[in-house]
Amino acid sequence: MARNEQRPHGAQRPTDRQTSRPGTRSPGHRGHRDEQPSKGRWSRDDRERRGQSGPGRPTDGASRRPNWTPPEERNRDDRRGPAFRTRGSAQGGRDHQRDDRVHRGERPRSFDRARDEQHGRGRAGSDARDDRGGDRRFDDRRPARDDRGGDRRFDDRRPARDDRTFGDRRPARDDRGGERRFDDRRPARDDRTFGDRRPARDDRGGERRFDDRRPARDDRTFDDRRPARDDRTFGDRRPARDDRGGDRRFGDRRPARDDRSSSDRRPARDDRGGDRRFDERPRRDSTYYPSADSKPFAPKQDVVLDRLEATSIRAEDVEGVSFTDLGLGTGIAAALKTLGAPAPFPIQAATIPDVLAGRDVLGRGRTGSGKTIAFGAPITELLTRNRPERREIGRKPRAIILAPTRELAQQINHTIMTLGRAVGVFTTVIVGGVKQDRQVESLRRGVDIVIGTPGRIEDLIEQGRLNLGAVEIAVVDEADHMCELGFLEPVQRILRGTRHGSQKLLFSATLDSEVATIVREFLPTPAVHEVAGEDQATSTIEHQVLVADRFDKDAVLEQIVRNPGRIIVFTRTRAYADRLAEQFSDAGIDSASLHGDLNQSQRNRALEKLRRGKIDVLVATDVAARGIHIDDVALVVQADPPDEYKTYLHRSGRTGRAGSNGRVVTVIAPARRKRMQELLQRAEIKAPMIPVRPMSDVLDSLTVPPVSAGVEPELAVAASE
DNA sequence: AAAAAAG
Repeated sequence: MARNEQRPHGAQRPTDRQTSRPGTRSPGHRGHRDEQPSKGRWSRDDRERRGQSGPGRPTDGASRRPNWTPPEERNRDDRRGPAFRTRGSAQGGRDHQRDDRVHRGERPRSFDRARDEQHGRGRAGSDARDDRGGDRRFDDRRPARDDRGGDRRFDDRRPARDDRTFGDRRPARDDRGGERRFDDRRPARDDRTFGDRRPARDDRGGERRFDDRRPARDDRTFDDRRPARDDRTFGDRRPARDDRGGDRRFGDRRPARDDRSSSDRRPARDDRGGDRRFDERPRRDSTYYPSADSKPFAPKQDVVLDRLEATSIRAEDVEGVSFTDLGLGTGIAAALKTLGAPAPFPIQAATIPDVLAGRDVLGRGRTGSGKTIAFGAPITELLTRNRPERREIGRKPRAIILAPTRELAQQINHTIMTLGRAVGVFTTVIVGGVKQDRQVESLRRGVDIVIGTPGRIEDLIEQGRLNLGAVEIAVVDEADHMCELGFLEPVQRILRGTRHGSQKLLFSATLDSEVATIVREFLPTPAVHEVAGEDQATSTIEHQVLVADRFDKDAVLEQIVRNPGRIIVFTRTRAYADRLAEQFSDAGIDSASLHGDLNQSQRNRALEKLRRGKIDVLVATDVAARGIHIDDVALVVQADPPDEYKTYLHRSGRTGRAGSNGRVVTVIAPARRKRMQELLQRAEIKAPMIPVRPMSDVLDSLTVPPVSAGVEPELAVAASE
């Protein structure tokens, strides 16, 4: 009954085995993956199926492990029975250990150890904890936070935005627009505005082919987009568009904002509690923000920025294309296969050739669509070219990848390390929260790719232990987020430290003009790619909004997490995450919390427990909202609604990955309905609002229910609606 | 009011 056997999320198992046995090429090791071809999700069947059912594949590297099972197969064969028994006092889930269980249990440990050794990552043990736990909490954290809170948060934000809005915009437009963007856009837009748009959208995934295609494709980015936006913003948009006209790309922010201000901002603000902080902000010396009083600080209005125009690729365009066709070497192609990615996903097929060609690239592909490999594979390939015959000790890294959280950096490393190992390209993780010793040591030995978070990277640079002068390729993952306040400046400094003219790649599921500042400075003439047809119609995620009285909320949430299957609950605050996790545990539901108040080993442990099936419920803050891949998350619960539509999309994206089915429920108070509606519109998601109370039946069937033989899970899901 | 990211 082991639910685990049904969920091959033992992502690391293979790796573990390999690392513990040198000579992975020999039988029994990774090199022999062929023995488990069924694990790859790209069997012929899958491919055919995929052809018609939209995005049917895992995207992030982590999900493509050798023993990854196609979602379709899981659904068909596994998603019934014990794994889905209702969770409760029985604590399902950790009782049974199958054969593979054993491996699984061991796996993590050796995996970690191997990784630590190779990458200098702090051992998850007590050391790490000691450092951080102690100091940080007290000395560092508080102060740090206070500072930030005070100066940074306030001062920076406003100004930051203003700058952008102002100084940047204009110039930005002129510069950039100038060449490429501009030209393309104009024409594109005009045409599109009408005729193309509609059609483009409708068929987006579908038939789109006919005559429009050519034209459509080039401009499509736009076409699709525009319409989409209109719907979302409704009132505001139209006007906005007209004004903005042609050049909008980046520059449009102003107009956009203005328009929006009225409808979007207001509401947002009011709810938010508006002035709270306002009075506390003495630090702000100034009156720099005149309007501040009316709107103390809307940290971030949920503004919908323009999506960058891009060239769209369609799933059909990728049929029959192999990684080697795209320009990757056979070594990397083979490694990709072991990762469960025998053939490229659309976003990969779109960006890999351009990355290999040395172009700057902006890539947008929805959550779980394969972005990590989209940049990881080609940069690994590039590093095998023009390299010294010998790997020198202490050589400087030639590529760097920035991520917003430590966990994401580690996950990206896991994928790229696997690819790199196949061709002698070495990686290391440089993140905070752990001792720097091992990291420094690995740098001293010499690595080719550094993957990390901005803070520690800058720290080591300042210490003279990391030199980015030889970096030829820099990647910013979750780029739009990395361009937000607090991240932008460090990112800029780091990018400026790379070799002059280095290639830059920006990726995100929600890539929009928020990255304009970076693009202007670092990506003079980027190729912009996205995947066509990524709308709700082709999504495998179902959304619902549950409206509950605030006093019923905790009971409702508890009932929700009793549903079988793996569940991630998002909260707005760290304290609430802890409180809920505790409540669930007290109620007999094994769970853990994950947020920034925990030390790194606690964070790693919480994630690992979920990955290994030790727990089925993880209560996290937005630290886990972006990029983190966990196999088979049956349900994402938003205990607090997000403030931004992008956050909604990223949190939701923890489920339904690589074409698997997923569900998302957002619990809101009645007073929040309107705001929620608006947010959903911006996210272009339609979700029913369902009033609920404790004991409501609907709360008991939120994850895929046990399927009786012969009944397809999809049908069961539909029926349960 | 909050979250993340260095010590």
